[in-house]
Amino acid sequence: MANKKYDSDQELLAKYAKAMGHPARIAILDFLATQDNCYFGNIHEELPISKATVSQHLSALKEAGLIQGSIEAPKVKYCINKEQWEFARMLFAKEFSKLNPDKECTCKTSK
Amino acid sequence: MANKKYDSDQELLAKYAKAMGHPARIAILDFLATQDNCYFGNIHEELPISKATVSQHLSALKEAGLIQGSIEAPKVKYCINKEQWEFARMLFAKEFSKLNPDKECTCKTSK
DNA sequence: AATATTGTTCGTATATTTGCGAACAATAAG
DNA sequence: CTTATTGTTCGCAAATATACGAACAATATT
Repeated sequence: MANKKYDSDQELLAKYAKAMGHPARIAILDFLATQDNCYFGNIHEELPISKATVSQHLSALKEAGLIQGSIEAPKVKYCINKEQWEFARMLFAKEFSKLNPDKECTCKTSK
Repeated sequence: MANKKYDSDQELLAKYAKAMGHPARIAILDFLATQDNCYFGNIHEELPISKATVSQHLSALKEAGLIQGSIEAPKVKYCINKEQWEFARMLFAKEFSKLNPDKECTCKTSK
């Protein structure tokens, strides 16, 4: 145990970022954040991939905590997990605010 | 060409998220955002991984555009790419603001 | 020129990710 | 009970990602 090589904030932020690191999963989050009919079928028909793959992406997002799912009859309804969504939002905002606007960043990309 | 299955904003956000999807790369970004001595050696001694692996992670971040590097003598200096950093910050903020605070998210995580 | 310092690249091994069709599970409807 | 609907899981293949040591490259120093 206590096998941590990195800060837990770094681990957490990386976990959220990793979950968001695929365009299909971003598209799913966009859909869940803005639509009302968020059954699996509605999500699937928005995406250019098979239902097996959609299901996998949904699992990844659920695993990361960004979304939740519940069974309704033969359908499955998904939605954003608000608490974790706000927490992730805060972590990303915090990360990006670490760079002082006055800091010199004068490297030139070599290649 | 025009092989786009997803919005370019979704692709871009996913690209940044993917680059941030590893704790070592978050640690590197943290370091570059807050420290002044950002030579490869300084970065390497902060991380519990080999220099070959550090170099790979730096390449990934550079590839995504979040950082830049320049050669100074036998040393190599890295820094945040401010423009893209701010752009990424904006994309993430935009993404997280898509969820209306009043939206119902009443799914219960089944398992 | 020989050596030391600093990083990158190569080669390789292993693990994870992505994607799909087919099979399966669970409930609803007939 | 049988069938239809809706998703998940399984099994597999191909592509990427992660990690490291060793070799290499480039410059600084002696």
